[in-house]
Amino acid sequence: MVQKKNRPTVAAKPEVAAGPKRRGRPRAYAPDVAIGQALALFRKGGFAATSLDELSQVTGMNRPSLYGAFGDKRALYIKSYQRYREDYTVKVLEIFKADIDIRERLRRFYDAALDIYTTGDTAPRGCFAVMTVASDAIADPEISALMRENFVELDDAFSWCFRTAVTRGELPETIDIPTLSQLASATLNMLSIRSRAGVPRAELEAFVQKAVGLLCQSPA
Amino acid sequence: MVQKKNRPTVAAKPEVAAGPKRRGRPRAYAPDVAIGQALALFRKGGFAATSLDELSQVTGMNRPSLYGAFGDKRALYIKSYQRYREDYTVKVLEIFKADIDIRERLRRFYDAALDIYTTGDTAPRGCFAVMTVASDAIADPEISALMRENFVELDDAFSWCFRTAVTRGELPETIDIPTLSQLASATLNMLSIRSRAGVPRAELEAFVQKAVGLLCQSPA
DNA sequence: TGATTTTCGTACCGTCTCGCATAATATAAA
DNA sequence: TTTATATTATGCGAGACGGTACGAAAATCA
Repeated sequence: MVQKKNRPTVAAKPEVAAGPKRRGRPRAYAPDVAIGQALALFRKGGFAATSLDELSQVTGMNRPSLYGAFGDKRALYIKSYQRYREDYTVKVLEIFKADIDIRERLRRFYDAALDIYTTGDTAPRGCFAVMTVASDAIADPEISALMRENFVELDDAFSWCFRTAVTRGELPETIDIPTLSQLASATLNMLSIRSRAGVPRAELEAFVQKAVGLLCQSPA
Repeated sequence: MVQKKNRPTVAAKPEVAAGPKRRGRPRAYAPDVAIGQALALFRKGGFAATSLDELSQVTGMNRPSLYGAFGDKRALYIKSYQRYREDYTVKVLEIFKADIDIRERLRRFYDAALDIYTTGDTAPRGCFAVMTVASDAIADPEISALMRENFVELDDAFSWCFRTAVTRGELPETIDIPTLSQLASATLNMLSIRSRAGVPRAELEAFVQKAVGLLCQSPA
């Protein structure tokens, strides 16, 4: 189902953080960088299809180091997810700070999402949370709870957008904020899935343009 | 990540189809039944996390029989997907035949989807197509094309619903059918993901109720 | 310099993976 | 009964899997 023949002989850069002089042999890797590389690999194939050998290769860490630094595969997966979440949270907060109207805000939101979803060295990767839910990893109660949390947070983010729009007088007070927010989340899910399925970004952007118009039209 | 210790000692029922007297030893399984069982297992864990041993157990077929009947794991996966598609197509066509208005039709559509998404011996399974896209299987060009096809077909189904509604005078001719259809597909994706993540069906049904109202309101 | 601490890197364990070779079994046809 | 056919059942094999034991290496500290 997936080729595993490459041997890139990657070597992670040594730690840059000038610190309080750690005692033993210095690490040959930067934990942050390694997590980022692991995340990229997990986003490609998901939990089950990603082997420790591959993770070892892309991070440049050998398996024992990987284990010592992050724990087992599951722990590394969760840490990767947390990194993913932190990364896009930064982008979302940026969009929240901007002084723009609801339509522009939603457009930027979806554009930022498409930036994330369409990255990938070979093909678009979609949303890590959606991938996780759609995998066997969802059988794990802790991971399952994490994912539900993620979706609620997303709904809340959209709710904030719509609420702010009402406050600013851009939308009437009669709008159904919870439903609109979940519909906005649904749109995000759809973008994630279709981008990963190979639908061209331009096509998805065109849809976003029209969908935002529909979501932001005043109710009759 | 997933337990694999059960040994149910399942035995598939022998072929019932009275036919033209096949020549050799009769099959101990019904291919249709076996595919259904394989589908159920694939829907649980996805492609990578589902082993041939497990498939062998749930179908009651030993691995060589499995291989002889359906080909390798990938072929069996594709056949399972086709079965999945046929199963829900039957339900969709039934909803299409009914003489009902757009809101009721969409509600039934989503209810039928939730029936599928929430089935599963231990937990809800979500949508098989979404699972496939979110897995490493999407790297396979044939499977990838199959999935895009699936999404277009879904959009078309919703388009038919909205077009019919306009014809029946339930919605104005000014509505944006393509966008509404994709938004309806997005809602379906969201239901798939959240059901698999463990969000209670009642909660999702409440959302459907309101979402249908929003999708079917006349544009201002 | 020598002791201590931390990490690296090789090599390995037991298990599971997919796929298949081979033989036994059960039916229909001759 | 014999032959041909089609399936079942056992089980092997080469490799990949997640995880770890152990000693070498590289730094600080005394």
